[in-house]
Amino acid sequence: MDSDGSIIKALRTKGYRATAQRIAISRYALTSRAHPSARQVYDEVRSTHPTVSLATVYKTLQVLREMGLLQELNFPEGEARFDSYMRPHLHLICRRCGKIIDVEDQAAQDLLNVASRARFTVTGLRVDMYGVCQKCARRNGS
Amino acid sequence: MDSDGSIIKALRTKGYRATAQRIAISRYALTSRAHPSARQVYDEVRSTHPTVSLATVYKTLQVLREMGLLQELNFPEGEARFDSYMRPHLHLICRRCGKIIDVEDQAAQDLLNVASRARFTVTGLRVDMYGVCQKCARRNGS
DNA sequence: ATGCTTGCAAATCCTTTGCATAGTC
DNA sequence: GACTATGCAAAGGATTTGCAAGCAT
Repeated sequence: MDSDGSIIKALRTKGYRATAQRIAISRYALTSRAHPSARQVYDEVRSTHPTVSLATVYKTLQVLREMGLLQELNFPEGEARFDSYMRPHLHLICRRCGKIIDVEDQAAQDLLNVASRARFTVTGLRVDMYGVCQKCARRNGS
Repeated sequence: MDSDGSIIKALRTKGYRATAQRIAISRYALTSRAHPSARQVYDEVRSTHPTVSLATVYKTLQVLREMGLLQELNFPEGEARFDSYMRPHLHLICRRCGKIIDVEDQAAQDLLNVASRARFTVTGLRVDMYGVCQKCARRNGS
């Protein structure tokens, strides 16, 4: 899902038109591992498509969400961030530097099993662990 | 942390004044298991304190958050919900009925161990599993 | 008495929407 | 050509803030 061809195909299959803006926005949003906000996607895409609007970015991100290609992460403060890594995984979110680290681990699968035992059909998973990353702990002590 | 006495003590210990509004808001927010929104807390508290304002509810919920007594849960749509169940646990969030079910399970602890192995110091945990609860699955088929 | 807290209204932030124009299929 | 998507500006919803008056300590 990272080449333009597959993006175009995915859009058309779902009945969406493959415009230049959507392709550029999707390319960045679906390949970035930085969990970008809508504005960060906007800033990035504007370097190649200077006329794109923030509204189009928001609309396209919603389209990608409906297509099941990314997840919107909301936080108590600031903008939502978008995560295109859709396999079950964990987030380590550093309160000092703000970085979101993805961790793939069996523990994520184990969560799905807990749900399944409770007769709950899972369609989406989000795991956030807040704290201090190793780098920040070293830098600032404690 | 559910009697008025302990709420008052907790507030004063942290340097906050124990006003009637704060006590009423805290009592409801810290004992409800319904993961209420700020407005729901407001509506509830107004039944006994008709003059309370929504702004005070928001301010008090932030105070409780700073005190580490509750967690703010943000979602892509609608208001934030507040969760005073602070031990590690999982949320099963039904996309049909909207209910948030708390599940205490070893799997939550296992997540903390994963973080610790990555030399990440965890101070907060949030696990959301979206899907369809048993009740809704029965009712609507699928 | 001091200064934190309240309630009101206005302001703010992020996101969505309406609509005329442009572009895709 | 029909119909969707874009870009702009304006609207929207949730939450926060400024401030005078009211309380807790």
